[in-house]
Amino acid sequence: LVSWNAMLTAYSQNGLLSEARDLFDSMTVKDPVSWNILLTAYALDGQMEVAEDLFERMPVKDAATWNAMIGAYARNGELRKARALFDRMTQRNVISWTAMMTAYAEVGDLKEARRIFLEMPQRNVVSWNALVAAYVQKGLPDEAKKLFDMMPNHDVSSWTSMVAAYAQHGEIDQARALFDSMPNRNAVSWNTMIVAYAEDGNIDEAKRLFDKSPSRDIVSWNSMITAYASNGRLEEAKELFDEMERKNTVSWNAMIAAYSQNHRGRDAIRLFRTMDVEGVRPDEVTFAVALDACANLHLLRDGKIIHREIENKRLRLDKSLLGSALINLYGKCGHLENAREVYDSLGRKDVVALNSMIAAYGQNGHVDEALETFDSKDLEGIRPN
RNA sequence: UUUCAUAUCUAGCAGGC
Repeated sequence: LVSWNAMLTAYSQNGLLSEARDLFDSMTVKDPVSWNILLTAYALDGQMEVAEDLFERMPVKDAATWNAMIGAYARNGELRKARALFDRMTQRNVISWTAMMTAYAEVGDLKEARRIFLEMPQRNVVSWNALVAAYVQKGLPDEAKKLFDMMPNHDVSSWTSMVAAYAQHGEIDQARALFDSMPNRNAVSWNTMIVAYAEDGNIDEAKRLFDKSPSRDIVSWNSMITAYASNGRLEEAKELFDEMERKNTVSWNAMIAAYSQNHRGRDAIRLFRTMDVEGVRPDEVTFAVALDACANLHLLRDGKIIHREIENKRLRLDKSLLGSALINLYGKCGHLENAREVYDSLGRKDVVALNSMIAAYGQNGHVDEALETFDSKDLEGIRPN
């Protein structure tokens, strides 16, 4: 049974949800762990209804089951549901408390998150990290640092997230000082610092760290490609891309985006087309980047071909960026009927799709339709941003 | 083998500078 569960985990963690489901259904003996694995996989995939259904149908629930559900609600900002489960739970442990605290942090209620933290019977380094993160998320890096200093134990994540917090608030020197004082660093720590310099415009220092890093991984390479590209240093980006011995889909996406953002849409499409040849699997982002390249250059024909490929692959347009990428493409190309058709085909529209549609009308001088679309927001239940 | 936090790479609209 443990091996079966291990297989289930492997499928789930590699995004092979339907394979996981088939395996689960074929299992004659299941324990709560099997159920928990599948429940979590659905929750992380955003299929909360399925996760809830599994939760209800489980013959035996353990603490991990409850925690998984609370955590899923927390991540989705469903505070009330998280709280309801938490209150019903009899076997609460430090994980439940931390998940509950995150639920409050997620909806921006720092006071309550803090109260939960003080109330919890025990805390571990994860609970502390979660609280620090809540302060960082609220834009309070100095408060976060005070907590960081009060923590009884730090792990690499605690250190690295503090470095990232400073960097995100433009305090690059603080970030570096903290980075230099870390007792040990992993690949994420190094990459965090590399990206911090890159986003600060100090590409050469980023490259120095990249060269010096003992834990250079694919993310480091991808980060440097983006760093060069966003500073217009396309040739250096391409050199790194070609030098990479192992690339992943993100590497390709980054390089395609690099071309697109530097007004080399045709090269972007050309690179996109070589992915097939090299046997790399495009993902949603790949298509979105390619569509963006088409939109910027008004390459309607290429865009339509990609649109067809997306439909053939049965990629979902809603609940993803592809719908709005297509609306944007058609809008920029002046094909409002196509844009509208995509928009209408979206089951659930989000604020970005709505904005894309408004922009499409606006860019083509159709003010009335733009306003009309804006007014439909209430009907669609969208809060404008 | 499963549950909580956390930190690093690519992507869509709008807005700001």
